[in-house]
Amino acid sequence: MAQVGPSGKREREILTAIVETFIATGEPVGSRTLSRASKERISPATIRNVMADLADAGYLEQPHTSAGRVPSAQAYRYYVEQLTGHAHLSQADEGAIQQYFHGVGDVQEFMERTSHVLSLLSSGVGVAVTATGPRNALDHVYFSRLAANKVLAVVVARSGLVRDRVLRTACDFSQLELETAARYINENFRGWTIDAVRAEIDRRLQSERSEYDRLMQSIEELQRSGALGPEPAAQAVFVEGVANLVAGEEDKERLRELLRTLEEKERVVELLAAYVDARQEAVRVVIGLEEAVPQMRNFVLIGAPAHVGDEVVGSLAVIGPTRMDYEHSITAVSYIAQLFDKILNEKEY
Amino acid sequence: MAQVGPSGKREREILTAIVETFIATGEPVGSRTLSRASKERISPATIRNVMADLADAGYLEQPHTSAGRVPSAQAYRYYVEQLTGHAHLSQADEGAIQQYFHGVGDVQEFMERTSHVLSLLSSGVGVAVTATGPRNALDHVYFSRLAANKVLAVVVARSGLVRDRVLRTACDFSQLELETAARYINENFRGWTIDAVRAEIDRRLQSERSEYDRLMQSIEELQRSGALGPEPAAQAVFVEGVANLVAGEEDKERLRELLRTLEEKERVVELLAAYVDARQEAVRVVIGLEEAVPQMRNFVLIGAPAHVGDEVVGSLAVIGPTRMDYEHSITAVSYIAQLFDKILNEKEY
DNA sequence: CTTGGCACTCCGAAGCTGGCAGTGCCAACC
DNA sequence: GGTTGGCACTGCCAGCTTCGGAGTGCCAAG
Repeated sequence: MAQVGPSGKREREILTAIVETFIATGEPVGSRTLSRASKERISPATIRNVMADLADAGYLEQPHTSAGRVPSAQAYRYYVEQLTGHAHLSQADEGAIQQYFHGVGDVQEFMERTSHVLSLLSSGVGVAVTATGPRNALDHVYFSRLAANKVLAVVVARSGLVRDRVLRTACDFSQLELETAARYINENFRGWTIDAVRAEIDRRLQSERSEYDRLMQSIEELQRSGALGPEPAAQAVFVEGVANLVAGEEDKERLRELLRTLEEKERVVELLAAYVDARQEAVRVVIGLEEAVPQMRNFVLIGAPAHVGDEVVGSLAVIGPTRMDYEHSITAVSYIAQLFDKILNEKEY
Repeated sequence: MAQVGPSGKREREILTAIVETFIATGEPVGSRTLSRASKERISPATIRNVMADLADAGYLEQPHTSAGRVPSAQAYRYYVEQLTGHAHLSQADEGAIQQYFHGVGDVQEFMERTSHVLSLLSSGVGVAVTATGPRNALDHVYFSRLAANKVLAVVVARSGLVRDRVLRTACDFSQLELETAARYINENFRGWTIDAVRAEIDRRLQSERSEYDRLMQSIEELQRSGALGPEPAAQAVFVEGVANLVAGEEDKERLRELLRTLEEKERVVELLAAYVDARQEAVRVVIGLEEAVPQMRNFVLIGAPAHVGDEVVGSLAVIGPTRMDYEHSITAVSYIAQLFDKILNEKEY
């Protein structure tokens, strides 16, 4: 288990207060400020003693002698852990969000709005990505000939994710061949995961060569052209709210690096993949992203997977400065993650 | 015709020189600097006289007395007009671009890469949007039942544009009904513009009520749910390179507004719609975007429509600060606009 | 028309200063 | 021992002043 924070009760209270006022004001917090803010009158001197202990324990840092104290990453971790977790969004927020997602049936569209809403509710960027395909269950595919050696492939997953792409194929399929191939896949593999489909196609190609010959070969060719393969880089990635970052960053060069990184979709996908655990539902808070992405020193990720039924359709997150309203952002991420299932899961086949 | 610039030859030379050095250095340019830079030795005093005239004519502005001169919007307009237009990208650039688009057959993907490449080649953001549907010719549609009252509609345009969306329909169509409807549309309307299809459906619904009854009604319902309708807001919009703007903007609030605006896709679509003329091929340079979008004072749009065959598939643009390498950006936009047709137009039905 | 000269303007960088917020330590108090 | 007031010390920052440089406008001479 992660650390539990400082031992004494007063130490914990003061640490929490420091984190909160620093988040609110953005300036190093001094003993006097704290003393005045606290209900029970504690003198600045006492607080100074406690602060010295906290600094020794690694919870506080001072920009220089004779400035206030600033919470360290460790302090933020303690602070987040210590949050009740029972907070709820305000009625107004919940209503607004519900409103915003009203009538959306499309997973992609849902993702897009998710990133937007998150950027509005937090002081960071809202991020949403669709799940990497292979583990998703297939609903059906559709192929159609566009031109010579050009095929439109539409893959529909059980979860409702739709992905269309234009393939360039080595051989020039007729519309009829394509329909046959699609029918074969749909009749044989509905409900399989895409990975399994691929593997099975390979297997059948090996063993039943004689019988299916022509058909299987076209299917294999289609697959090789990428019919089933939204490879990682091709996932849909939605990032919104970069404007929020401008306020919090005074260093221009850093801001630029930051924006550049957020535009590289692969990086964003990686980040979410590394930190958001698809198998469990919980909201994950990661403080200190500099290990994964050096440009993101002093940044925080609050992420959760998005489920529809048992299928993982993607993940969503807020990425923002350490100085943000954690409680609000966490509840927002959590609430929207649950909305995915609530709104999109209407499978009544 | 637009203005032709100052009358005298020397005036024009000096104006051009001022614009160029200002673009290069970013600082108000003074008479001495110019004098030293010019090949024919002209004394600073002479230049000062000319500059005074140019200032009177509205080509130059001075931030304050005793600073150098800064080109006005009018000066930039003259400068752009005056560019030969015969410039070409370097071999290296052309090669790199070709490389970058290699193997792309998908219009959307092409658009996405376009925005990326433009952001790399210019000091502004690269923008690409797919064309508003109605005027595009239909290739075919595909409908498929996802769940109760939920239909997947895929619309493929002649140009290669593919658009999929999930519809929520009032009545619960069976797969068979959907296939029938799709077949009807494909057999009757292939090659029509989407607008025309809509109108014709309405007409037939009125007149041939007796015969087609059930079928036409389902088609009408599908259409009402948005089957054919990528309405303006739903266009695909790609904006990349916002990081480029950080360097050029020192005012934080303005930068923030700017980023916010660029994230509102409708605004971007509007902007391109207002300034890029789909009917002609030319690259359009608009200096001074503040009329359309107040936040974009001192910004410039360099845009062109993207054609595939006779179809307009969208438009692309660079949006950046007035202080940018016009020649390079213009040739880049122009070159990529032509690539659309070259790479995507392989219609051999 | 061009040029050198000259007085004038204004910005911005550099250096200085005082005040303020905050710390650490100590001695006293409960 | 925990708590408190006092006090000396530190370092930053904001405001002021100063000064030099870059640039202009105008004028008179070539």
